[in-house]
Amino acid sequence: MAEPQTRTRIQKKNRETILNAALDVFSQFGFRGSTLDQIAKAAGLSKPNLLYYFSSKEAIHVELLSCLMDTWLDPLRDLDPAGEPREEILAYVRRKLEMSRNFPRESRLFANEILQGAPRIMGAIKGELKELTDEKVAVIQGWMDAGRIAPSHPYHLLFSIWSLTQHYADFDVQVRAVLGDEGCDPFPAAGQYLETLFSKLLSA
Amino acid sequence: MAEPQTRTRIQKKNRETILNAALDVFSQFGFRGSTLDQIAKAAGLSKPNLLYYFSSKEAIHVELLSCLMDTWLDPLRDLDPAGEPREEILAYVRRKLEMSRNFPRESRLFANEILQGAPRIMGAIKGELKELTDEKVAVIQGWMDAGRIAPSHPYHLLFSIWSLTQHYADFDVQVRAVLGDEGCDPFPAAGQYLETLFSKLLSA
DNA sequence: AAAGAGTTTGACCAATCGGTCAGGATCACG
DNA sequence: CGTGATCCTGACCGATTGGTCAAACTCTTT
Repeated sequence: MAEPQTRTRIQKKNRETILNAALDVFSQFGFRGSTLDQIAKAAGLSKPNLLYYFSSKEAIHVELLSCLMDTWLDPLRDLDPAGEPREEILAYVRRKLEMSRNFPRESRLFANEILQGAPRIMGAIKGELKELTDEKVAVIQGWMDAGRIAPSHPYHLLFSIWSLTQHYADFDVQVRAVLGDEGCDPFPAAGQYLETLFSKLLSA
Repeated sequence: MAEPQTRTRIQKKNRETILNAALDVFSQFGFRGSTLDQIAKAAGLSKPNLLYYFSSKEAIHVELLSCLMDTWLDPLRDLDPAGEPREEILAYVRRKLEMSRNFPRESRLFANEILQGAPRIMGAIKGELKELTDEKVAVIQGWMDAGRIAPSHPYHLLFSIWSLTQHYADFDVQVRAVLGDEGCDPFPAAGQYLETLFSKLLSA
């Protein structure tokens, strides 16, 4: 978690290289399906060298997840209680979709972990994630009670935003296969569709 | 694929036992993260005995996937071009959500395979799945052109139905953790929310 | 009850797994 | 330049991996 240790130039570079390679591998095969040799090869380093920078395979995975959880929640943190409700929620959808486009590996890493029952991240789920969600749900519920947006189940509203946006990262292969060669980049159309969908939901 | 061979009573029973155990394991850990020993233990059989009924670990996985793809597409097949558009689509959403509730392991098996790039199922994705999707998209597009439901991107409409319904199977752990102990069963509220969401989307 | 097909298993295999270690290579710094 | 800290690697370890095989067991059929 908190390691304010002084790091050499080489340490910084190699730790980054390793984490980047590990993200490639873990996000595709999950924790148990990934091997240190795979990560080492992807990083262009020897296996013992990996273990010089990280104490174990699990340590790499944990480091990735704890880094991820922070930035993953940023778009929701930015939901402003003082803002215009409809636009705040639509902007949140846009930010989340942008995350899926720019950080698909992070999204898949998270999906893999949840699919496996979240053994290494359940603490953060029941902690940070739940607290932030509860807080923002209260805000949205307030907006609904005040009649500023149409009433619906605020928790499931957030679930649906997570689900729909992350789908374009996690199921990217399927989306592109179904759309065929025409739909080279599914994200513009996805953005329009989600805009329409949530726009209608939030209107009276 | 096609094995119309005659099967002994014992063969039928044991193949079923193995496939059921393998579904448990594969759906949680993915193909590479699962081991024959795990499956054997879950099935209550010895490892060599597994390989008496299936030629390899991959053969078990392929069998599961090909069986899955069939039933997985049934809800979409039942979408009736002659039916009332709005009700047809809402009924499809209900059927898919019911699938997530009743067959979460199958949903997770599928999600795991897609997350890994669909190496063993890409054929069915670009084949059966794409063909059926194209066909039903044409039906929905027809409904939209005729002004019977509000226009939106029909492909992304289907993607959103897949994403939202399967989310309650694939991310079940997260959903329950966020909802806390109160929300023992998230599905009733999910059903209501999705009904509202798509009802509004399809209305003018 | 005999026989043959069908079923099950313990012992085993080469390959790979996560991880260790001694020692050599390279670096920063006086 | 020298020297100590840092960095890197080949060889290796026990455990586990997917898979094989001959022998033994059980069931069905006559």
